[in-house]
Amino acid sequence: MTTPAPLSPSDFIRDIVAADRKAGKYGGRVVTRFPPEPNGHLHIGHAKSICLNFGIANENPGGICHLRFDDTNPTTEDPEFVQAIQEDLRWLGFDWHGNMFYASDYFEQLYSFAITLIKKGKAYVDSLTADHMREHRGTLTEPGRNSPYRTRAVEDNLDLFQRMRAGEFPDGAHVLRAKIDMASPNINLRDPVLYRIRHATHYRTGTAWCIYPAYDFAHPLSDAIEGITHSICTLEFEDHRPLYDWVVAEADAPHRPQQIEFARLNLTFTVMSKRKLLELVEKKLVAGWDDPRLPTIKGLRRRGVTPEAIRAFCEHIGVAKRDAIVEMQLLEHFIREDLNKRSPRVMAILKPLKIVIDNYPEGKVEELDAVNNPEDPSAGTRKVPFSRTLYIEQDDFREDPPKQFYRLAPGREVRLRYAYIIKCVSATKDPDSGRVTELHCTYDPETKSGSSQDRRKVKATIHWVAASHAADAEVRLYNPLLITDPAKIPADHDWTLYINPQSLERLTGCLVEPRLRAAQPGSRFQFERQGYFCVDPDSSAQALVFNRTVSLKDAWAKIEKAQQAR
RNA sequence: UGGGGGAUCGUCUAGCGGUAGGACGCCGGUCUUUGGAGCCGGCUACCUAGGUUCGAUUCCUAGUCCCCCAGCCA
Repeated sequence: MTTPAPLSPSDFIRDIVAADRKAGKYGGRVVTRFPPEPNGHLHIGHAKSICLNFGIANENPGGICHLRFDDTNPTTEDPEFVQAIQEDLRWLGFDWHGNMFYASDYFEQLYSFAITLIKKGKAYVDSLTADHMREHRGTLTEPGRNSPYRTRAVEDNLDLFQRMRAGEFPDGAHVLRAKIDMASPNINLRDPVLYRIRHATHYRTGTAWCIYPAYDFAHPLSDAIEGITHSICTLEFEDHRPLYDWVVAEADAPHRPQQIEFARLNLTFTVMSKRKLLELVEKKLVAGWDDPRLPTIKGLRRRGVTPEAIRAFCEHIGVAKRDAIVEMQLLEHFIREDLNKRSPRVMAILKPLKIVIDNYPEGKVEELDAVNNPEDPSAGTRKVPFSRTLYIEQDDFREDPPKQFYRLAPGREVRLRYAYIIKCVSATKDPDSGRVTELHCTYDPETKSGSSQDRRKVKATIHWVAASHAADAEVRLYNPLLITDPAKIPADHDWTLYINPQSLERLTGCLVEPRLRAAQPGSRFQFERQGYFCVDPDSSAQALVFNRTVSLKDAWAKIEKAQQAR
């Protein structure tokens, strides 16, 4: 029932993989990898990469996808993230089948590869300061200049590199560099740094090392060590590919993986960079990594988004090489599509307006039958209490109804969902503010929902809750995090100024169906006519808290907006 | 003005010499005890200019625009 329609995605990467298998490249094996650095939490952009890498592995017989922590920078990494990343991956529904690795496990092998390079005269120890090295690098249009240390003898390089490892030098005193071409038009090939000295404690290797391999060295060789066949990464690494190939070839690696690049995911009205997400969390502009406004996996999860929806989204956005910004509405579409099928319906009043059914007996309570999910008959029905005093949504009444407004207004009739047709007789107003505080209505006993005499039709059906039985709740509404697309923010502006001040709206005094008192954190519902909501972890039986995952599509809002535009 | 990439509906994305398809969105309609969902229909696209060809989004040439690269980050 909740299994999404089987998809057979196709894209240029899968085409390459298929062609390679057909050609017998790598003996027909397919080994991919997802290589997060444990310095932050996963977000939906990672999910795209995860779905791609695990997806390709799953689609090919014998294919596997490794989880590898790319932990080569001791100053930014934390075991907390190693745990969190695994959790998020499992929650998303992916399994690495025990193939979990750490680049830090390869430090010794990586060191040997470096020795190989030095012995071949393909790497040297440079003693230029970082500033001087930058000066020697040249610019985009001018070639770089060789470092005076570039011609050091192999023996000297070997000796120095061993002493770097032994901890004889302070941070920054020396680096190991590849000896490629300082005049290369590709700046990545101008003798890139392979190892740097960092007297720092690594979360896994402790103080065993004080030199750490750089990405351009560690990544290709880690791939080679693991027998990765297709090393899929994002576009910004495209001009690192010649270096990737150089490292694997010159280090005499036992296996040569191929790097393939694709465009990362961008979404409108939110931020996706690790740096910006970290900034939001650190500056406390959001409540934490799991703030439901964030596109992090933890945020989406807390908001009530399902892994199925995320996967369906990732499979539908496709994989290509052009930069793209996907509209948030597309994500919302897949969230609604999934939630529509699985969410029990329930009635909840966000902004209550009291109504009294004058001709309904005082003290009487009827238990009415309500359908739990029209999309899923097996979800059955439930009883909802009905009584003389009810609450409806403030938005469902207009004293002076505009054109096309079918809901309640003085003299107008409307159906109460699963109950009776009522007619608004009068509205009581606060004499000072002029605000409507209470409605008096009458009901037609002949129109009880489901009864045989019930033949009348009215234009609208609204939801309600019985005053005597409703549970009090807090409801958190989420709106776009940014007031614009991230791409439209000028580079010289402080992007945090573009955060939507209304990104979080907390509503208290909301009234929900009594059965919701027993709802467990994480459980999801559709509040009829409003949207999909889930129980927040902050919630308790005494103080219910719901998060709006996504609203239902609202045809009236659209009409009203169009009317106002006129 | 170096190098590497990329340009197809508003947004993603297919197309691989035979005359543009899908999804979201949008606009209508239908249905409806959720103005939800469903169902039906419609809308809008090949960056430009030349060339090759019976025929070009696909090939060639020349442009234009966008993205990435000058960390001892990844």
